[in-house]
Amino acid sequence: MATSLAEENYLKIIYRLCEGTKEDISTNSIAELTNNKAASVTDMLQKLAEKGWVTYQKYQGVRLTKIGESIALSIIRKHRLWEVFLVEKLGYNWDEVHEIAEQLEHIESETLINKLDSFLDFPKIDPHGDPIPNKEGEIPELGYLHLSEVKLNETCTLMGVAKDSAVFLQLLTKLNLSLGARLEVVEINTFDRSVSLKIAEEKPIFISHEVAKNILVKI
Amino acid sequence: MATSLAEENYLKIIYRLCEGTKEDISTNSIAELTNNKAASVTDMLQKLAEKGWVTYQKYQGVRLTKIGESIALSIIRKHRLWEVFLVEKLGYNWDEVHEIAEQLEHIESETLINKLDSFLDFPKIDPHGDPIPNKEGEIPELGYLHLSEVKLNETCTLMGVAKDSAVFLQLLTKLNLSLGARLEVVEINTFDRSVSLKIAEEKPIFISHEVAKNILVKI
DNA sequence: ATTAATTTTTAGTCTAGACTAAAAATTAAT
DNA sequence: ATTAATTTTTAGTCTAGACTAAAAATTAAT
Repeated sequence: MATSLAEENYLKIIYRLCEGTKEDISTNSIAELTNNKAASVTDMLQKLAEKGWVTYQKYQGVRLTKIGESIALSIIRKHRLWEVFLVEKLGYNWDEVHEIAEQLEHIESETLINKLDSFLDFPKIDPHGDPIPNKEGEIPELGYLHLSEVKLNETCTLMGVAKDSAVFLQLLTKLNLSLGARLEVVEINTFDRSVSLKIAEEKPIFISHEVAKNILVKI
Repeated sequence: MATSLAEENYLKIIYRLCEGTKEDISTNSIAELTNNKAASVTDMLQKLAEKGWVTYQKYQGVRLTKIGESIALSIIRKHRLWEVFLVEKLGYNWDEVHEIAEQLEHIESETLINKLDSFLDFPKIDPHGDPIPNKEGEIPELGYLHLSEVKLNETCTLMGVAKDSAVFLQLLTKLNLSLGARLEVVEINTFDRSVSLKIAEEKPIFISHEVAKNILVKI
């Protein structure tokens, strides 16, 4: 069944909210991310339920069905592959590609995305370290930790980010934090959980808990 | 001013109809190419005139303004550059790319299309031999003739096609007619204006006037 | 120069996907 | 256990862009 642009955006956002929780998703949380009003969301949820892409109980929240999830994953696959293309082939920076990929992810052609995948040499992660689902919608499990969970004096490698916003990515770039960087946690302040880091053997830099939470690392 | 998808498709089609005629364009001819009814076209023409992209006089037809033309040319530029990408980089055949490019041509990003242009090494023509407008909307004048205009016993080179439909392109492929082929007109039948051609030194092939009209050549 | 045929426009309708305001249900607070 | 606060849904509206049927204008035919 064909999916409209609006439907695809809802499914994508519901998927994002479902990740990391077993709870059903609230109307308001969807409204916030789609920048729509709650009433509009209710409307759309009823349509999506009708089409069999979500299970929805009035007042009780929403979940993706198997089919809904596979549609969401195919959009995420397209989004992330296009991001790789934009960075690897066209020379964009990692903070510049999100908005363009938001458009490209809706291009509809099975062959196109598979040819693109092959052209890019079947990448496993996008420029932000996020895993790229394969044709079957399977996501490689990467087992990353949030930098905020790393213990004092431990060393880890920066593998990805949990947030794609341009301002956040530009901050990381300014701090010289890029994929692959070796990080040593040299201080954790109990007061605000802010963190001091050594990158390679440079002098320490200082980041807030908020930033540390959005950095993904491997020990 | 922002352009909707529907508006872009109208402007593109009006541009195509304006080419090759000094006359104003009729509502019906637009309706035919957009696959809409005449009444819907009238509606849209009034909106486009309102925005200053066409000049429109009730019952008297329509023309693009300078601004309308530059919007149309930027869409055509995007369409043709994406076609080059699909064929050169992803390995599509020339008869497979039209529909996908119809989607990609609406992606909105000035930087994207210029980076793509550079990635493709600033191609001058698309896979069908059509010229690619530059950033300023200028189209290189190629001065091609229709094969149907070539005189008996003259030899020419196949430079492009005047029609992108998959069935037409597949026919050419089957006849071994591809860009760059050397063609000699060995017979023109006065009855139906059908043409016999020698490709290189092979034995002659036979094509209808309809086909000859849609093949572009250089003497 | 009328009349007939054709083309184009107007008037009114429909659908997707948004909205606001008010009603209904759920959850939190006493 | 009620009441208050919050969340969600319903009812009704709006806009873009399509449609049909009928009216108006233009063009073609006698």
